[in-house]
Amino acid sequence: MPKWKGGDVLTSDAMPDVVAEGPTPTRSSARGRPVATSHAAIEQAAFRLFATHGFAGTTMEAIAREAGVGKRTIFRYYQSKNDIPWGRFDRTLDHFRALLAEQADDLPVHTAIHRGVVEFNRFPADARPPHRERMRLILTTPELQAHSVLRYAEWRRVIAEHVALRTGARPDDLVPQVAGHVSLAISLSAYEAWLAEPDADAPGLPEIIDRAMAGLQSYLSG
Amino acid sequence: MPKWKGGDVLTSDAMPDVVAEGPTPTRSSARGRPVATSHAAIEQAAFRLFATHGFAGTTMEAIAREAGVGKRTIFRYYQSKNDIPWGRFDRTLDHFRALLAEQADDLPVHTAIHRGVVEFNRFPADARPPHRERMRLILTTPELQAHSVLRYAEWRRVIAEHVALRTGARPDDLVPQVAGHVSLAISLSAYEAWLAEPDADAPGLPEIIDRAMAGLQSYLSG
DNA sequence: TCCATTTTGGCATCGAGTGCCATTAGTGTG
DNA sequence: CACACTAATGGCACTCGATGCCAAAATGGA
Repeated sequence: MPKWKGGDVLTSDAMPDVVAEGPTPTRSSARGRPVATSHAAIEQAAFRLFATHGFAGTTMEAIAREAGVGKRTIFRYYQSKNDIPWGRFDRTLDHFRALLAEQADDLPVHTAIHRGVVEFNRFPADARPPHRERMRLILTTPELQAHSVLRYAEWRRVIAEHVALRTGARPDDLVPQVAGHVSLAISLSAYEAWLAEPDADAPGLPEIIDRAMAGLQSYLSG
Repeated sequence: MPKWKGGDVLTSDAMPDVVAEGPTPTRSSARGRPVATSHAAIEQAAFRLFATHGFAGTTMEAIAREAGVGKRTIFRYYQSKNDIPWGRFDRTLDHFRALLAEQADDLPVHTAIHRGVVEFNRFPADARPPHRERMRLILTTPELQAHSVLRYAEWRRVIAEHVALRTGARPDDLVPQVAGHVSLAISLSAYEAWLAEPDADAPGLPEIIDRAMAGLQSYLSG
């Protein structure tokens, strides 16, 4: 689903982030004891271990050891073990909002949403492998599959708000909610099909999302 | 989503169940030590505590004490704490399958599915309050929301298989999967709207599911 | 150098979940 | 009726995720 802004396991920032939300250490000034690690470092350590021992087989203790910090510190960077594979997903919702906003006004709402979703899932070639690996982990590990609902809810909210804005409804009304849920349904179907493909290239995510949407249209037409 | 066959907190069987799956104690003959409790008794005890202390505030120890059995025994009836509010959902999937199968052959697939889903969610008046309470708990408790994905996946599978059968595709193909995901999307939107209503009566679940489907059609039409 | 500031990480604790196994309470048989 | 047979029970120990608490560490600035 997501296009991560930061937290990429391979390329991301090694510096602590300056955000004012969640358990992320906020660095308002340069005073005080300096941070000992970063989201990127923790994710790298974690993915290294996940690859060899699996998600369930990797303890938080082990991740802490691999990252060279205390277990307690890991929990200050990530609320839970399940949050680690998601990286810093929260940041990307702003990006998603922007993508939706920049779609042409004269498009039908569902088309604007669809295009926004497609763009949201367009990645440069070099970002594809780690993205794929991340999503594979999330979508095939039961604990993570379950946990991801909470993330999806935030993502759906972005859509519901956009639809509400464009149709004059409230975000909690039925149609905006349906739009959010159905967009997620399309995306998840597409991701599953994408991951089922043997070659990491084949049709890309954007194409598959288009197909999934076309599939829905044909399904609903009879 | 579900129409539970057994495990109803108010009306269900007080006898151990004869099923051959999961951690449910299988009673093949009448020999051996008799069971000390039942799914129904455990659920009743659990819901009593959930009502006063909330889900997170209720420990498995407490549920065991309330039910008059050992904690270890509770875990033989339910794989996890999260499974308790779901009752014996697995049983209802057979019922759902039957409902889909009995829809007229000449209906368009999406119509047959929709009708099956609607029927699946039609309850006699006296079953409504406990059902509503159960779903309220599941859909408003984060842990349970997350956990429910695993149940939904089984439910979606039933739809995907039916669509595959009727269209000559395989269950894992894109369109059947999309059908499953989208049906779930509709159902969840409907449930949320249903729970948001102050009165337990107002429009019933079947009506709201119809509206959600109509909402999707209008959304996709522009 | 001392202070304010901020992160760190150790420790204790809780609760979910699991493996192990002796105990219990029935049924069927001689 | 006593004795084996059978199957559920429940206690115990243990692992692991998660959280609260707090002293220690490490920096910039006065």
